[in-house]
Amino acid sequence: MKLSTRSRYGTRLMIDLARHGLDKFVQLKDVSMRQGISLKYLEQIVIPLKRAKYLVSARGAGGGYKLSRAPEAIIVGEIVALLEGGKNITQCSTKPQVCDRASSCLTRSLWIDAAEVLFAKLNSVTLSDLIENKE
Amino acid sequence: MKLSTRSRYGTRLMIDLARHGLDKFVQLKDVSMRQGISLKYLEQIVIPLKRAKYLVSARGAGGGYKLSRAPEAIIVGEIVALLEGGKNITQCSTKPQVCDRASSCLTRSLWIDAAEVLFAKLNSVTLSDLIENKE
DNA sequence: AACGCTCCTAGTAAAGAGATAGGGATAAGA
DNA sequence: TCTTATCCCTATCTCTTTACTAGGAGCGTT
Repeated sequence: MKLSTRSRYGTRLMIDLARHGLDKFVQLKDVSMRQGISLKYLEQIVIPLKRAKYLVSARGAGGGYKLSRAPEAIIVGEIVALLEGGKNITQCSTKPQVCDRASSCLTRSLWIDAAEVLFAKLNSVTLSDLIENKE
Repeated sequence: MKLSTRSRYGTRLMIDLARHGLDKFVQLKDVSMRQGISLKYLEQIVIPLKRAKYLVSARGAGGGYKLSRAPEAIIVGEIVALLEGGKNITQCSTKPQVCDRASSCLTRSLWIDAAEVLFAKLNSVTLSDLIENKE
């Protein structure tokens, strides 16, 4: 039950852009150096974030990435859900068919509720909250 | 960020014992058949539960396992924490030394707080709550 | 035209998850 | 006392996922 590096690095990437690229495009190379995360790995993590429109890119020399909106308007829980691949902590939450006991399972709804409070917490925090260090 | 089968099967094992073995010892073989979990796998999962004194065993023919106390007194969150190996969702929560940025990390305390609300939820539920289907 | 950056597709090594396998210790019952 | 049923312990094994690394094509600025 551990958070993957993808969502942790992705959150740090977003914070980095919020701090250094509100007005201009920031190169992943610079994020890589500042955050100590390999450039090639960052390039992969950035793809879903771009597709989901959390950030915009510019190609070519002088290009890079920046947030698509204000840090106040970016919910950390959504970044995590995007990079973790969902808001559940068990497969059976959204796909009951993976377990033929799902319908009578006494534990399933607890796993669903637990995931809900977890993401409720993460959804209560924005990028700017993290930067200002107030959750 | 998925719960392992160990903690999910472990919780189902505990529920099974609560339902069938309040007064007598129940054989893992029977739990295995009822729950559809391999006997050999159950034997592994049961070890930490026994060591942590959540259940007691009897060896030899007619032996088996039963809960060490009433289902009302067994917190699901503790079972999960035991079988998941802790109450954190990141390594850096309890071992900041795994990341040399931990001291200045803007995200670390959020991962800690998120794990806390998650386990607060799991800790609010007992085995008997699950059986009576009221969380 | 050259350079710097994003973008796309593979590949790969290590770790962890999820078991399976074999056999020893112990105790009840015939 | 012998047999059988059960817990108990250690080892192994396969599969998937994670966490990267690698190479190069596309695009746009200078």
